[in-house]
Amino acid sequence: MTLTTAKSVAANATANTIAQALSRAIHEHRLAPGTKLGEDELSDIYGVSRTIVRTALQSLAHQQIVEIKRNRGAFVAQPSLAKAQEVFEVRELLEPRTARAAALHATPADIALLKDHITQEHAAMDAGESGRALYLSGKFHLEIARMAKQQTIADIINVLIARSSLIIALYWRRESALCESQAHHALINAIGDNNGALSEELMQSHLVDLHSALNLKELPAVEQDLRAMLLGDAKP
Amino acid sequence: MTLTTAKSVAANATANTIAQALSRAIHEHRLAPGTKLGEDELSDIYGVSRTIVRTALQSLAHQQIVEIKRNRGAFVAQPSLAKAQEVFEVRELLEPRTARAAALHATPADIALLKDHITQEHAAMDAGESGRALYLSGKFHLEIARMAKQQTIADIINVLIARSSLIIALYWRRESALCESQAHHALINAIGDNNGALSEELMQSHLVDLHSALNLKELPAVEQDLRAMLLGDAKP
DNA sequence: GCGCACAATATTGTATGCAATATGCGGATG
DNA sequence: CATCCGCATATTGCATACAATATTGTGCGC
Repeated sequence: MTLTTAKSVAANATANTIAQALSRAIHEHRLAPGTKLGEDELSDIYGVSRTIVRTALQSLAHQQIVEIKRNRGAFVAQPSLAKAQEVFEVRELLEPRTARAAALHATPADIALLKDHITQEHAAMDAGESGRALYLSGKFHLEIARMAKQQTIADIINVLIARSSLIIALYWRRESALCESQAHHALINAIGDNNGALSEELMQSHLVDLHSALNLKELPAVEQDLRAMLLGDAKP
Repeated sequence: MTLTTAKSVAANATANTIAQALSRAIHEHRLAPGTKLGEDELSDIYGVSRTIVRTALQSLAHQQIVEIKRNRGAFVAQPSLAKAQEVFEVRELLEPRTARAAALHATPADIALLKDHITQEHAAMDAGESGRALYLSGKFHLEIARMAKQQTIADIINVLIARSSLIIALYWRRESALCESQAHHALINAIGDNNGALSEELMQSHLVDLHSALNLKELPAVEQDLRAMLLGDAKP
């Protein structure tokens, strides 16, 4: 996987622009965990100096979706198994309550927005753009947090979603290829009915489903990243 | 309030060093909300280039304890009333469950550590170092999160504690000068007894107490910073 | 005396150059 | 032939110079 694109992009990119672009690329699994994000490479691509690129990378590092190793450079993060567990545990703690709050505050406009999200998600899926579908699926959760009028929680969930995308890239098991859009659909209905209790319950079970669709068996924690790399070739 | 110190500190400071130093100063209320953190000033103090200072400030900005205004500089953040509410609501959502988990994992060594924290806290209080006492009080909460073996939650709580310190600086009402160490003491006992349910309950009520000790009445949000500055001189 | 425009100053934003460090290759050596 | 050491190269870390922008002070006109 390489970062080099055919044409260099407009030079008006700011640090946030770049961070968002990278974040989205990671969300959509166009950048795999472990991919090196070279400063020169990125500054060439976006037509800015390394200074800007560095602040963008630092921003992503704070969200723990990029890991910066001193004198080595920046890499797309590879959350350990333990971190993966933790991320979903926190989400299971935060998001159900947030869904409840969202149900109480939801306006018809909000519901329309969520339905539009679902539509786009389906469209992306049908078009075979599974990365984009995953991205939209994350945005769906974020939108609910935003509706709950809890910016602080929304911020936290935002980074947890980003990390979840990495976790899915690393630990998703193909066997359980169940599409999750039914769950989202049911959630919309509950929120649209201002049914807080049901929304909370649905969100909870939705997250548990997701969590259990991950391949989180015990692996030796030491050098797990290396092992993860090797396991791919070891099966056949 | 000025940042200038008599002697410049050793030049071996790294970005993390500076970020931690500033974070702690904010924790301990030596740096008031709204204080400007000039890049040149800081680079003089710590004997490094502005580059290092900038990454430190960006790090703090990501934790929202510093606000960077474009072309204006970095300032110690001034959480709005709404944000203050939100921060404590999230803490009330996260920390009780975390205290429960901590109670299950707690070892005698952990308990000893917590008791030591309390001792230091009392000592600081008796010495009139209320800032340091507040800092230690925050560390106490963080230590519990660490004991729960949930690094992800601990990270989140860590920044929420930092923000809480700012909120206390802005919205604490003197009337309710109740010292909170009793609450901490009771918590230690519950955790030491591995009593998860009680720990959760105590943490919950402790946070509610804190929350209600804040002066969160409606204030004109516009130019609230300036108002806060002026109110200090208006009393006598 | 008051208000406004403009200039001077100070501070941040960005780019770039040099230094430090890790990596990979090639030759020497056992 | 394998291994180890040292050098060449590439990349990041840090500092500084220059550009852009906000703020403040001054003077002019009214």
